Amino acid sequence: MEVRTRFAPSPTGYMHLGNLRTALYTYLYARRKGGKFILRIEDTDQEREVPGAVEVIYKSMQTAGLSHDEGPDVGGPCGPYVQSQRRDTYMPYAKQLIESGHAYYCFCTKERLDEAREAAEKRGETFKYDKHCLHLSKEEIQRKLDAGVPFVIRQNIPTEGKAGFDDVIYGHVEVDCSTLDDNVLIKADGLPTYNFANVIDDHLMGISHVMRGNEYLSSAPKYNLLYEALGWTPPTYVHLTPVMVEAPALNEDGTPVLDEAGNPVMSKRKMSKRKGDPSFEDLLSQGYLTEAVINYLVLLGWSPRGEREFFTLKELEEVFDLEGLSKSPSVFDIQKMNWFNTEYIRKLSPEAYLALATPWLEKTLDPAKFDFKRLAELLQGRTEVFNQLPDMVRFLAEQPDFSNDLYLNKKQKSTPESARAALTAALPLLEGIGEWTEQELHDRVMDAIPNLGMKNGQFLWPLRIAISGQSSTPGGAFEIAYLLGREETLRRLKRSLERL
RNA sequence: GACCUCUUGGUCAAGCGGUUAAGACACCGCCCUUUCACGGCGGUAACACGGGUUCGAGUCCCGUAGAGGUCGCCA
Repeated sequence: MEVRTRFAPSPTGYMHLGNLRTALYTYLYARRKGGKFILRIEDTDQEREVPGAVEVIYKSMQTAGLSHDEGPDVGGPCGPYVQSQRRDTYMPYAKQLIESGHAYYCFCTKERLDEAREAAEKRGETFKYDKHCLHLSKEEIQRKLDAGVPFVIRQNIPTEGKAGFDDVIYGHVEVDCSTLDDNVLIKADGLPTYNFANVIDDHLMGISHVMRGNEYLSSAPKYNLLYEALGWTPPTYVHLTPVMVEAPALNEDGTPVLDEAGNPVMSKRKMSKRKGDPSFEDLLSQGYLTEAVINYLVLLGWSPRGEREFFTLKELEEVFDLEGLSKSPSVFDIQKMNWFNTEYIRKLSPEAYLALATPWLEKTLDPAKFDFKRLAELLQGRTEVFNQLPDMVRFLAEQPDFSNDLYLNKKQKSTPESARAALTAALPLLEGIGEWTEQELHDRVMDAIPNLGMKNGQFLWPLRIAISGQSSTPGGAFEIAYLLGREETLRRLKRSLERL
């Protein structure tokens, strides 16, 4: 049987990382099996419509390289692929279910339901619809329908017996029907709920493997009941674990929970854009590379069962499988994400790196005054995330104030006193350099150091401090001196010497 | 609270009845070195707990605990 998978987001205006990972797995499985990957937009909640949100989905998928074979924008044999444009397809199935007794009209008002819910809560019970409208007579129903009383259609769950389904990751899952609620299938506005639409559309679109977040694990038995009632074969289910994040636990008023020692208590929760966790778009705009995000994400909840951890999307299409999928939630670790990003940045060609780095460098440096090309060469091996660049090069634009303690370095045998000697000797030496290149700086200085009776570190360490003002810089004394230029280097050197 | 699910180092994870329980990130140390980084070498660190089954259990079963999910005319 042909593998057909689908990614079915609801348009929220951003792609969160859990969703992106679901899309990735869904895409990869279809590709691996030579099947079809379908994009379907689940926008049956009219109240939550976000303008432009569908475009965000297209754009994110395209950026990530997850091309779909069928979807609203590319068409296909099972369209339309936007649920709000399919509103007429659902009702006939709902009516069929009413005929067969698997569903029924419900005219209960929101007020009645809210009251019942509240009452249940007061009793400490779980609210379950009481099937009040199931017992309406045919005549009564017709009368209300004719009178235009608003209605919904509910699934009629058996009061006893068991309902279950099989999941690739979790195996067989089964629950007592008595614990299940009679969900709304068709809303008062005539549109289906997710609970209904997913079943109808997945079947009509010939979806073979339903891969989705495991927040649907508890409702999946109900969906299987629907498949049975309609006489359809359920798809293969693959419920994916959520992507978690570790963050300070919050009290109800939003303040952090503290332990006895007054330290914030950490806890894990699902990653959520609304709680400030980054979306895919956020990561990209911070200077993460798409390939790095994809590579990190695919390994967060899936293992290739080998030592290898670098994969391109193409390579993943060859090796991805369902067996490597994890059963337990995984915590998004920004440190490992950064490591992947660092590695991918290193693999960039110097030209590509320069192009990506330039806008970030321009935030603090005037491109007319600095050799960006050389700077980029020095920076490429030390860039974790591009947004760190402006701070890393700020010292070139303006020397920071620094303490003379920086001259103290045991390993280099440098002290403020030895630094004074080194810098005093350095000044005329640098002033005498004709051609201000790294090579020339290097040769002239290295020649001179032994004659001064100094170790390399004794001379070079203070020189770099004197002209940079920082203990750590992207490059050594010669590189920094070259980047700053003769005039600025000498100016900084004199000034630092005066302050020593 | 009820129901469902999960549980190997700080994090991602391999393991699918017999292993000195991989590997990666992070952390620490040493080496290299004109800083930082890179690189090389080494190190700390885990089967939640209690019962079974078995010659033998991280691997199977049952409890307990902890964590996550669901309980909407949201998806």
